[in-house]
Amino acid sequence: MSSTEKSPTRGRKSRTNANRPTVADVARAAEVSLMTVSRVVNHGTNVSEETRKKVEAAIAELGYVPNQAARNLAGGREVRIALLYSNPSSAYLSEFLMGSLGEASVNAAQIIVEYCEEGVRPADLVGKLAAHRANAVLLPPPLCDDERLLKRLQKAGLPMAQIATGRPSRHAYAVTIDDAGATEDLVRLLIEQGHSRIGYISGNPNQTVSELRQAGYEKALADADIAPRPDLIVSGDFSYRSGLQAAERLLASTEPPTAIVASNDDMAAAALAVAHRHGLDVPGDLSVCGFDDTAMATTIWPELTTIRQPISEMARQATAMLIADVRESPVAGVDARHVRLDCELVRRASHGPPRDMTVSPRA
Amino acid sequence: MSSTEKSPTRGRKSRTNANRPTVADVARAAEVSLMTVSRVVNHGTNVSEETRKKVEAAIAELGYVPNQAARNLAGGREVRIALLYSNPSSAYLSEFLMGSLGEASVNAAQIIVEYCEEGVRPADLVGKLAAHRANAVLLPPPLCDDERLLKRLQKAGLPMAQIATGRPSRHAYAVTIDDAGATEDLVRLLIEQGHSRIGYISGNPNQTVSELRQAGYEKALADADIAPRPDLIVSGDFSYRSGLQAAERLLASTEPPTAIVASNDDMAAAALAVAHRHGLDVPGDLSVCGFDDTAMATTIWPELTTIRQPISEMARQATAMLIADVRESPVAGVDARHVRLDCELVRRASHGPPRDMTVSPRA
DNA sequence: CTGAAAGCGCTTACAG
DNA sequence: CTGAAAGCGCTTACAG
Repeated sequence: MSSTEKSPTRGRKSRTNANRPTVADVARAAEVSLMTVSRVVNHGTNVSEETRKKVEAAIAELGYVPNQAARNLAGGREVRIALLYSNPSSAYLSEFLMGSLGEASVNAAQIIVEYCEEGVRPADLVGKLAAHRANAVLLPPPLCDDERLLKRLQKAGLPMAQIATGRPSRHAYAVTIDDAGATEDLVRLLIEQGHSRIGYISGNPNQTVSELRQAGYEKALADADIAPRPDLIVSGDFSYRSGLQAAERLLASTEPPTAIVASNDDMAAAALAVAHRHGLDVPGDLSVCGFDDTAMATTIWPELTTIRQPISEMARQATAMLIADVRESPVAGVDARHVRLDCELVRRASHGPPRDMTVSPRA
Repeated sequence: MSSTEKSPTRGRKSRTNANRPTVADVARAAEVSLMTVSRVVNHGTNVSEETRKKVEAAIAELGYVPNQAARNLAGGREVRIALLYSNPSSAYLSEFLMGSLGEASVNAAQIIVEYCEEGVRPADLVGKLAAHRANAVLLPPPLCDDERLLKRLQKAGLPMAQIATGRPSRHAYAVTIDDAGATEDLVRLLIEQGHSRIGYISGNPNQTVSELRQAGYEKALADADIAPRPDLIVSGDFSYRSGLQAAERLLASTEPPTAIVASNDDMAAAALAVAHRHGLDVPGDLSVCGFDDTAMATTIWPELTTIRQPISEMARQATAMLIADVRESPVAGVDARHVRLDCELVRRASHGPPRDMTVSPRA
């Protein structure tokens, strides 16, 4: 079960890096100095339009890609991004990591993954960040909404990025989606299918998106002239367990809902479990919808109708923004500090018209 | 919602890298040349014992850590590890990524995350790997057990590492746990609590650990002189959905089990859902146990008694092995190609003595 | 607006 | 067993 033999075959490269083109190659092709190539690749300042064109053409032709290791060495601009997280929903986290770490890897930036207790003292945290020599901070939810933390980080002079916040800070980068609009679309779909008693399970109030999603739900009802029923809105905290309790309350109502919209997939999965426990058929007796489209949405049965949030892409863009900030090199085509990405309504098997409706009244 | 202002404050480093010690500092302190320091840090060959001691002391005193970017540049030994995955259980994947990417980041190695269809043609895959200039391959389950793939990769001369395989290849690195022993422990716990009708949901036969875990189950029964009942062993494929069907069959038995051991957490969660649908109390009427201790184990209710598999650490070690192989620098303290890590039985709330037992017969 | 020089921290041949 | 030199690919002052 153990030996010390080496790999059978191995293809070693020569000392020079394969034959990837270098600045020198580009400089030769464009008939300029190394310096000028470097300027075009970086700030792009103090270069005549004509020269820039020549250099860019050479770069494109040779397929030149800067060697990040060399840049780091020469420039001393090491990027060390702390990824702070708490309450890791693993499905969320894995998508997040794929995006963030992928981008970091390509740019030879380091990501330092740091677990951050709910009640961490910001001072302690800043100390830790210093120990890791972090020079930027990535804040996924719910930390993206922690005002105290944001303030403290800002005071420490660290560039930071909020992902999926409902309240972007003026002092931070932010990548968001339209949480209200997406929820509104989802609820409207249900209404169009004939539902009018639509229950809602809200999210953790410590995340600003919770408010936005609920506002979307309320707006869709209002637009359809459906009077809101307070007993159909119950609070959850994004956890499966809270979804269990919330769904029980909803179904215990004297006039129970024909559809439940949960503000994330975990709680929707819980609602599904409760429905089954009550002997209800989904979607025949009850429609159930979620939000996020994490892996859980297709793990359970029936598969969840939900909103696809591009978590990985959000993380990727936030990471790119921080890298650009630390390196002081603008990201091509992006000069906004706050970016909003599109999301999509994914129709799967957990929704349908209510039983007492044969035909949808409008569709 | 968009502006171009820059971060308010920012702490830039001077051109030289903070004041991290360099080889030159170590050389000065140890009164040797740079060359000698480099030799000690790397192969450690051709250095007198006395000199080595001096250098090592200097390294320890200064807290010297090699600058990977510089090493890569000078040595041209870029490590590019392809992480091939299929059927991503996101809970598994996120833990895996944390371990693997963390290790890669520290060592300035690149991880290229590549989704790999079940029926991918190995030739196509090898082509893709070449395009990415990958020089090592990480194989989490189920790909770690794909013989064709392993053969093809070996022929391509790429060092590879299997994670959580039941059948380590002589041509690969491997990091495993004792799947059979762990399952045996779990089943023995149930037997000690008084269970004798213990159902089992097996895993996907395309993973070699499925066999091992089932063997552990059978061994525990045999050791306790409990005759195996074929109707209590049903096959699953590690998916939630397969767990749903398997649990239904188990509970439909004329003499249903008082406990169900599922060979992973997803299927255990499904068994729990089915139990609830049947109006059974867990663990009062039925004990349910899983395997892996992914996030799902504590997401659901009651929390799952399961085996904690150190996925992140397994991924970390496998990654370290590949990096060492590509750099031809042995990992300190590890010269085995196959490593087996410990795992742990985590007792939570989903198991207990069967209802007809007041006191455990042996505990 | 453009470039020649020095240097980032390390390793690889090459000598002794 | 040990070391002086050259160079990896890039950027930063410094001159023009």
